[in-house]
Amino acid sequence: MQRYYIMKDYLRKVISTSLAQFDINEEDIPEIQIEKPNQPEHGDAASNIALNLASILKNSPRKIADQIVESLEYEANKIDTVEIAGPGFINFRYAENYLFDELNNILEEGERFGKSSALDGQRILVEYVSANPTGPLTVGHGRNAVLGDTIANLLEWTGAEVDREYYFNNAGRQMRVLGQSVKARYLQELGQEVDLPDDGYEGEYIRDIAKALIDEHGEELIDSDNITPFKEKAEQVIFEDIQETLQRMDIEMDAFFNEQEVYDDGSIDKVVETLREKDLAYDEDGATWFKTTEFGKDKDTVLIKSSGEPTYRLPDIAYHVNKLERGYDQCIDVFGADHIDTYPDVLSGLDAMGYDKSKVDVVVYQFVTIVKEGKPFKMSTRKANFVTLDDLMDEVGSDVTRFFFEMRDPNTHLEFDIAEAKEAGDKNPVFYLQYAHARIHSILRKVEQEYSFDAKAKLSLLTHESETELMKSLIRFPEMIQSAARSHEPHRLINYLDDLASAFTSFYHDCRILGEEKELVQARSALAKATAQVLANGLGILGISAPEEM
RNA sequence: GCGCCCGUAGCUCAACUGGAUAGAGCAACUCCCUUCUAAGGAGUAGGUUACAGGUUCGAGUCCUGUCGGGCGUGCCA
Repeated sequence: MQRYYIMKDYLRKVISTSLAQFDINEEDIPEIQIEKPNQPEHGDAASNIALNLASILKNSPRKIADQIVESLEYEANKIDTVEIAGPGFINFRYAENYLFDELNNILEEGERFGKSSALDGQRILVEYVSANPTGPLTVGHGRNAVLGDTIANLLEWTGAEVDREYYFNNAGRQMRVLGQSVKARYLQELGQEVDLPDDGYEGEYIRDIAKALIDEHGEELIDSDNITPFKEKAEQVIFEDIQETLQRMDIEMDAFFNEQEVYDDGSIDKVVETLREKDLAYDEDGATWFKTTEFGKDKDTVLIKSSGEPTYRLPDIAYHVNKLERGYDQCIDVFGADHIDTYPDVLSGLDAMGYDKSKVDVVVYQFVTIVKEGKPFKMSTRKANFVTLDDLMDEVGSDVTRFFFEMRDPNTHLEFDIAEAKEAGDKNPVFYLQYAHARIHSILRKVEQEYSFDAKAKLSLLTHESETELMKSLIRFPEMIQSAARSHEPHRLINYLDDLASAFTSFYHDCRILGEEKELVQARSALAKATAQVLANGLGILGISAPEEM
């Protein structure tokens, strides 16, 4: 018999069975939604199915609810009561035994608790960071990196096989300007009076790269017209720097994909060829255009400039073809709002070439504003007045950095207040979670010193309201992971963990552990231990440490 | 001009993707440390969910329009 670790799934199944009594086509049956009601008097879970069926069955919601409930077959050790309330909601209350069973389950599953098989067999590619090696990662890249990494973690926890990929471009204009900037600094360091190129990179790191070149080559590059050595050195140094920064946040990519590959293997040419065959590409003014107007855009788009150089859209399309050809069931791209206009072209390109564009999913995140001393801080990589990710982590550490990037809906602007993030106390929500975890371990250490247990904990002693609430919060963990994974919204997990920590804190204040009857100590210790486990698992997904002492 | 995103408490944000009485954290005010970590807790106050219509049993959430903010609208990436 299958176990239903997620109560929602169980209730959905139970209701679905009962719906067989109605004479409706399968495809007309609305999705069975199970929710956690806001009001505690509405029970632990509720379904609006009767309301949604009302118009289809042409009957009153309450009557439909009556019929559903009457024929509802459920296990008494899972569900205690079923009630119809309000306009026709069906409200369920969990049985105590169910909570105890689940608590045991959490302790048995341990660090695996929360994993599910919802996406079993799915191969998913998450592409993120994808910053070109022109400078240190900025806070904007930070949001990208953390979102991508956390979404990848969430997908893994729901059973998917995930690859993490970093796409970059080390050719083209940007890199040329970078090389020229390094060369200018190199010459300056050697005493020549030269200016940075227009639009050159002004950051201090350019000078460092120039100095490294002097250490290695002395003056031997001084007369060279070739900027390649400057470009290559810059790329190498900057990439090392980027990797170090990512490692600080515990981010490790599975692969780095060089845009050059889709030039070298001819896939770019193939894209253009195919589009031409389908009459979706044409030549004009010496350039090659993609008929994006066919896909609802105002203008057609240049694929190959009159200089013969492709625009970024073309390799982007080829790269996505490449991903799909590798057999991924889903490709997730994480990128900032400034790229919002480019991905419809990529999707159109895929579509035109006969690929299933619904396999590509884009997580767009809005910009990050750094607030320093109460004032917003405007940034630009080229002008070098940015706050780098490293700067940020030097100030607040990796845990806080990750947390702040994860705590908000990706689709809203994020205000990162350095002062607030640095505050080690009240204002800083990440400490609230870590503190709850540390506090539990502190108690458990004392319990271990003072008691020895041989029997299984008698969980039925957990009857206090705070204990019940804590258990109910704990068992929601797996479904919260699924919800965060499905929506690609890590902040949902944060909101949940915050609720959980707050439920624990109530328990902590209402129910002492140390000094109570031995059996009660044991039962409450089990509950505390399960809470620490869920907090640790959740923080682990977020890439945030769960210290046992603070 | 056009396209995308956003507008919720004084501030920063939630609200399980259309559900029942919109919730937290800061900030403010009143309390609580001989008690397992007070980096905490209990409470008070704070709202016409920008505005105006519409869709339906039901709207912060969906559609239309208006206003305000961000981003884009390159033969830049």
